[in-house]
Amino acid sequence: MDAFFASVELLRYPQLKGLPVVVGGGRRRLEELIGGLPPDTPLDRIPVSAFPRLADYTGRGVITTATYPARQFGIGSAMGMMKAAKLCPQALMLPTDFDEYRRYSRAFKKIVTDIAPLMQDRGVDEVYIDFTEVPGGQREGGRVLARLIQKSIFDATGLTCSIGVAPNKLLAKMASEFDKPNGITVLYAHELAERIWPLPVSKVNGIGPKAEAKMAGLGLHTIGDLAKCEPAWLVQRFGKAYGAWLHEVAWGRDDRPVETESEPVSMSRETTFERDLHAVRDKAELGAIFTHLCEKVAEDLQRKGYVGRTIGVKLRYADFRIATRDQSLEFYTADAKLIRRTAGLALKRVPLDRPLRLLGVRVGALVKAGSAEAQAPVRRSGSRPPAAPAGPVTASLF
DNA sequence: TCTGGGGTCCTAGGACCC
DNA sequence: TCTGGGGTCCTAGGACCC
Repeated sequence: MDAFFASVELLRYPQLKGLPVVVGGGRRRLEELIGGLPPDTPLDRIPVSAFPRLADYTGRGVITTATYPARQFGIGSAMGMMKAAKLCPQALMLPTDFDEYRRYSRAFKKIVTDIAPLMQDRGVDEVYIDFTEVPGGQREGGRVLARLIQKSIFDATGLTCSIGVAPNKLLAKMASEFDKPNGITVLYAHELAERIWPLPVSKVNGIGPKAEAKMAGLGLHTIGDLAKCEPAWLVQRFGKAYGAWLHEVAWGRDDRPVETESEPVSMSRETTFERDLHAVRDKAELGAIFTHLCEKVAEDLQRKGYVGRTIGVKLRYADFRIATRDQSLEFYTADAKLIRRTAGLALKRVPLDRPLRLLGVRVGALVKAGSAEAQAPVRRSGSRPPAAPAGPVTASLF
């Protein structure tokens, strides 16, 4: 989906069309940010001048989506709001409304599966679709079906998407970015050298900033550079699995099926504080946040019908380093109090003598609530977690 | 006043078991 | 002075993705 969050917002606020708009930032609702309007002003009649602007922003948020006009200024997703404000202070700013995006996400996915039932979820705004067995799915290399899906989504929601059709998921994902927004690209296997090899390695789904930097150090910049490398040479430098995978990817090979079902592995809640907190000085505030995170994750588990037996905490220090601690139970749970108590034990094992910026709680090793596994106690033969170290800083805190 | 939140998967070492 | 081999589980960190 093209600029998904922002596009959904523009459906509500069409008066913002064509303007630089960013979605992201704070916890506050838009109504709190817009002042001085009659209470029942229709959303599409709120004057543009009433919307908050990036220039007014103070906080630690990041951009989740920017409209194409905002991108002209160099703003992109994951960029800090304060940095974006310097690039385009006049950009209008809307808080993230996940519930609304989820509604549209469900709507567009329903349209897709009504047309092509083999669909894999790739998050709120992206899917893989298997055209193979869909009647007409091969016409014009898939372009006809892609057009039907694109038009059906637009007619029902007013949202645009970009579609890549290719022999496998790896290539389809890359092809989908060739023509944005609202484009369709059909990519054939024989076009690999011509259309894929010139691309930078970072365009491959699975090559991130670290791998890209390492490759740059080896003089590898494009996917074609990668394709020229001997598999053994790649394995030597990038490890057995990753090196072999890099070679496959560079040659456009990918045999992963479109997976229509998947079970969650973990559920978590985390929050970045408005200011850094200290475990001693801000103990009460931290404790309240900690308990709240445990309650939220327990709610999530219960609502979705899962129980888990590995409880984890995550800290981000002011210097952005991350520490995690896990603590496994001998039975499954979705109980807030038990999660809180167990997470508290995990928290005692992590250094708390430095300012904190984020706290998170995770429950992993999930199974369906009420399933056979969920009932039986788990026999553990692995290592026991180490006892909490006694110390003046850590021992007295939670 | 740089840098969110929710995920998955991989690696590597140590504990533990047979 | 010398101490296996194979397998699983657990934990911590990190890369990557949407």
